[in-house]
Amino acid sequence: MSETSREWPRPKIRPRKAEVRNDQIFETAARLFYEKGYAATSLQDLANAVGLQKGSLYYYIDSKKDLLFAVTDYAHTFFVELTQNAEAEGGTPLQTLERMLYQHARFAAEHFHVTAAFYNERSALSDEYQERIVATRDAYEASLRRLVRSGQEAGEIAADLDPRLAVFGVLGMLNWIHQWYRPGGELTPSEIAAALSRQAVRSLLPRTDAD
Amino acid sequence: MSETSREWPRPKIRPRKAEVRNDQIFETAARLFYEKGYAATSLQDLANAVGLQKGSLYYYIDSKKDLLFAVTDYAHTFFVELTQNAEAEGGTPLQTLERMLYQHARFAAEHFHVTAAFYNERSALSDEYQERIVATRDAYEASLRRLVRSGQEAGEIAADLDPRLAVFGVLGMLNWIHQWYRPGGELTPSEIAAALSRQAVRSLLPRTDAD
DNA sequence: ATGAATTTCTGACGATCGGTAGATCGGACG
DNA sequence: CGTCCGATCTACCGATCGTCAGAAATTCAT
Repeated sequence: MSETSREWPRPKIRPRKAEVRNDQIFETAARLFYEKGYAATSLQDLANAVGLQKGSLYYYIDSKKDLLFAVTDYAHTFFVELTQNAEAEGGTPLQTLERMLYQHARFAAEHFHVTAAFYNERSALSDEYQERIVATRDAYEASLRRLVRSGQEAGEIAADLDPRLAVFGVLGMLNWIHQWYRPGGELTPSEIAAALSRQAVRSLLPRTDAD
Repeated sequence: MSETSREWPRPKIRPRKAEVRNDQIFETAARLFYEKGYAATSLQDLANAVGLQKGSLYYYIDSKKDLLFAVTDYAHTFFVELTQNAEAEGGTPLQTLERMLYQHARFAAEHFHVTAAFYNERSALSDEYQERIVATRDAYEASLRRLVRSGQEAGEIAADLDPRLAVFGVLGMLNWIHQWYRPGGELTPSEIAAALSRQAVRSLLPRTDAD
């Protein structure tokens, strides 16, 4: 369905240091932040999980906050690029919309640890970074709303929908994935993304028969 | 649209003690848990917010955990009763479904502080209580899935939908409300609930024209 | 085998946390 | 006026937190 799906490099918490440990710490931190929340996850927990002493973590990280930043920024970067590539590839507004929602949903499933932290732990980040995240989120939502309005003008999308509410609705469908998705189930992230983005689009279509 | 909407009494953190302070502490705690998360909210924060000394809080509460329990249980009780009243009032499966989603959405908007804590801070609760919450959630989702299947058999709902995924989708639309709703906006919780439950139902309808 | 570089451990620090005990305040009531 | 009691404050405890400096261990090229 989409070939815009390359793999994202792990953010380097500290460049040039042991890559394996770096990745392990990043992924374990994301998982713990997801399971217990950022504030409730102690560096002792993280050290135990990766098999290091608490102090040894500081060879790889600068602070606990920077660790959350690394996790959060992984999702942040995704949404920045998704917004930038929004209008590419052409097609009708509805087709463009479904393409974006599909990519969004697939990322949300494949990286549900990161996505959960991105949405739940924003308040623990620095004020400046919070503002950047909010700006990115607003730009992303605005581009979705623009597509909804274009679709309404083209008659592809139900005219009686409030674009703001409708976008919140479809975003909720996708951003809820991390609450229930677990790898190893019957469906792959791609299949889930295809089904949910299709259902989301369905919620926007005009009714063809009487109500 | 629904007259099942009575007001819910504040849970008594400690009965017979000054009600005003009780309510104030409950609501402030819910707001702080929502804003900063349970673990990141110190009793000092709460004491400052209500204008008391930290130690004085223990005249009203038994522990910090019990405070989260009180907040969480407010939402938990709602879902228990919503599940129990699911099949009442009659109507087609789709009508019953929309009625439940409407009530769900309205609660999510009116009590978005509580709802956010209910979904985000589950891991901070005792294991036994977590199990009760999960059981309630599963029963609720099962009753929604049952309605979707009945609707599919009756031809009201698109037959090609996976009931599990479809229910997760509509629940996401509603449970995402606390991320964007703020009181004082243009729309009331009732209006938001009406629009979103309608959009959710739309996402389930069979397409009448070709695809 | 040697030495440098990388990785990990030890042990401590100041701060903050949830929680407790006892003193204090002020109004109600006899 | 004295007593009582609900409500609040003050002061403190032990535990845990994130962080750091420096030593120890390990790895690796030469």
